[in-house]
Amino acid sequence: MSRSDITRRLKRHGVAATPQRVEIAKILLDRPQHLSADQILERLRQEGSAVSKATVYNTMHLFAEKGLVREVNVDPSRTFFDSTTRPHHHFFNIDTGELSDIPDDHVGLQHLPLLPEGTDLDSVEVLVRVRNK
Amino acid sequence: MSRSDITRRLKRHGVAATPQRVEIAKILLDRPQHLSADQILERLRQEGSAVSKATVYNTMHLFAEKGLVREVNVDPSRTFFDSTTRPHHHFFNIDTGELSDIPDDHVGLQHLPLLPEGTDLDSVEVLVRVRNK
DNA sequence: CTCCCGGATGAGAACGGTTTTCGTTTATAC
DNA sequence: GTATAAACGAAAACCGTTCTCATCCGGGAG
Repeated sequence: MSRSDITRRLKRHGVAATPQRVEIAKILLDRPQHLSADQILERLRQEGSAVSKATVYNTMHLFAEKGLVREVNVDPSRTFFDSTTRPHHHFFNIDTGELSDIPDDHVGLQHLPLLPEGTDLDSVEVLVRVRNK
Repeated sequence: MSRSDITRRLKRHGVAATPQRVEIAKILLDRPQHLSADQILERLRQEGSAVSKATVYNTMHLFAEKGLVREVNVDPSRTFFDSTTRPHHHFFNIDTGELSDIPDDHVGLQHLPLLPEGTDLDSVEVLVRVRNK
């Protein structure tokens, strides 16, 4: 994805395309993946970028708010940021800590349960925990 | 649940029934509920108990390992301990932070997805996020 | 082109839930 | 009763995340 594609995409979501945000977006939004803040920071460093930790967190929260990424809370030790924003489900490997998408979206609920009194639906997520053979 | 019922239950799961563990079990295992470590500590204090934070965490990990409780990771800010150990699903109210069981266990998957290469199934969890109307 | 202003950035401190450390206490074995 | 191990707990350490606040930057006004 070219820099100008990214810039356009950020703007379309109401996000000003600063150099740091474009660098982060280039890494995370490039393809379907799940990265923690540290992993993003690590990749930035690999490319010689000096974006700060504070900016990575600020940016991820902004992206999440604007619908460019989703936060995934599966591993209690860290938050993953998911570049796929449409509803989908996950595998979580409890041995490796790896998170991956469940490819076939036929995976759905048989019935949607009756929601608790006074609440509206936000999202439905299926998590399939697996371990190494 | 009486003290001796609890003692018996702990022993059945291979857990030595120390006074502190029995006190914690009395609070959490009494009925289906989801409590954080702080909430357990708070209730202990209400009853005049002086069990330490370290022991609450040690005990919860031991209970989880021995199948007396399940850890639920939904709220990135804290771990909930669930006294219901059979497979079931959850509502999470993103406004209040409350976690509750989905009562009707007809909620299941239409298909179990093909697991990633080299992995075995551990568990399947459905999380329905709701917000206040 | 320059000035101004508000948003963005970043270094480091603060925060808070969880884990670890390690000395003391308690239970168990003999 | 003594030895040995397990459990407990106070406090420090840990670590991912958030906050603070001084500085930087960029776009619009003039």
